[in-house]
Amino acid sequence: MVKLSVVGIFADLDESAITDVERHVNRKTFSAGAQIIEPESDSSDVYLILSGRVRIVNYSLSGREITLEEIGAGGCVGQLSAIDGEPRSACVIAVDDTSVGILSPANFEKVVKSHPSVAWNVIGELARIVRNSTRRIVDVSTLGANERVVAEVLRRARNVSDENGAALLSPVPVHSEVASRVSTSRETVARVMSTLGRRQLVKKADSGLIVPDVRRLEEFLSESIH
Amino acid sequence: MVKLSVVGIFADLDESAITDVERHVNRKTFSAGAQIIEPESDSSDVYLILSGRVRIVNYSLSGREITLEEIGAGGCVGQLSAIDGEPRSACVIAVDDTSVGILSPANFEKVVKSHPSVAWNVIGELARIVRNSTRRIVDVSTLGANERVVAEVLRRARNVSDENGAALLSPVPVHSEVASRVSTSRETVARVMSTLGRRQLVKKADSGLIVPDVRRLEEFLSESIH
DNA sequence: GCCGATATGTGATGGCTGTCACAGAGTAAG
DNA sequence: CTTACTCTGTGACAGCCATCACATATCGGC
Repeated sequence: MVKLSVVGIFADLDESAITDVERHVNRKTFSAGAQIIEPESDSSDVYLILSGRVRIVNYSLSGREITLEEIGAGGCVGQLSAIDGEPRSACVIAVDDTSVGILSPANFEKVVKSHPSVAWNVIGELARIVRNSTRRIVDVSTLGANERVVAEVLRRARNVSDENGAALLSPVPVHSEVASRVSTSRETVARVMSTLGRRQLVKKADSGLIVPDVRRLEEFLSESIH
Repeated sequence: MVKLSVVGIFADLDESAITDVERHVNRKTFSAGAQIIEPESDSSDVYLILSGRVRIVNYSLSGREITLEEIGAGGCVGQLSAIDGEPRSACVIAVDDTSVGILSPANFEKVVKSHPSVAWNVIGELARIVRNSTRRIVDVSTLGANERVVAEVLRRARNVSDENGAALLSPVPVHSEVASRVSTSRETVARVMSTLGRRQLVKKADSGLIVPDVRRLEEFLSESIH
């Protein structure tokens, strides 16, 4: 059984505090593809991701899927409702098989208020989300769809680039997923990927998608913005 | 001199705690239009808005202006950098004459960590920002520019609608400001406003912009989305 | 009440990109 | 090997809207 201390916001708690929290947590597992939180549900529980991976998505009326975030072990989801009591605004689905710890809003509040370090970590986590969101708002307001796709590839490449400035995205990103993360259509992603391939800015291998030179990709992006 | 207790995150502090915080705060005033925080500056101070009004904006390379938020007395800006130490990502300008209290990042952290109520209020404030941001991301990903303008008018009208379902937006919203808040061009806002006027969904008066029937505006929006 | 600055209204146009359509290409299971 | 997937690639096209270019209108200050 995974220990609660893997959860980022509890990182600084000592043994006894952790076991104390543990007492209020219910565990549950979801298999890949399962829905963990459906929107409109009136629960406000906080879900602590102990293992696996989840995705926060929002389906628009027109059926378009918008990926807001993807969170792995150690993260937590569903805080917003626990904090402000408002209804859930998005749904959370398990990408992989996922085990979670569930904390009621009242207990969440109690833990946060009684452990300054937890409060500070929650604040840090929210700050990270705010930064991401505003970056995305700026992106979508200033870049065209094509550029957003390149920017997304670039971001992923930067996260894993080695000392030579090369990067391997593994596994190969699925076009429709990228599309849902940068608010465009699957076809646009396919076309951009084609272009990048033709210009040798990316290369497909069975190990994944190779970005031979992150710097050159940066240049390509900035000159296509003009 | 305005008391620090007007600041939302300090709302639950008692007298002695407030005066304690006061000791670490520097006051400063800015006249309308002045820049309070410029991006790239390496300060990480938190600004407590004691009176007046500020706007958080982001200028893209292409010169487009993106309004991220507008905050009045009692709010605070600049927390993100104080929390995560990253550089500022946007700039803050005074809309009206504004007086602020300035708190260093170290003192901000100390206050948050030593007063659970402050921590909880900061968390609540960040949650509000996250909710707003995700709504905006969804809007911009699913609605067309025209619809976003209508949606913005609708939001403002809802905030001030009376029991008859009418609302008065006063003063009349400036088109270029609306444009900057919904990521579109000033011209598009003008055209949409024209249409709304022609359909009697809004009416201009010198007291402000009148929305005679918020419900009808809602219907108009949902049928134009189709 | 006059003037410069700021805000608004509207046509014309061109580029981007979402959508539809369909043809390959992997891939997993039987 | 075949079948039934899901994932990719690409052409054609039409609609939306940002941009440019003016004409007007309105406002704030002197």
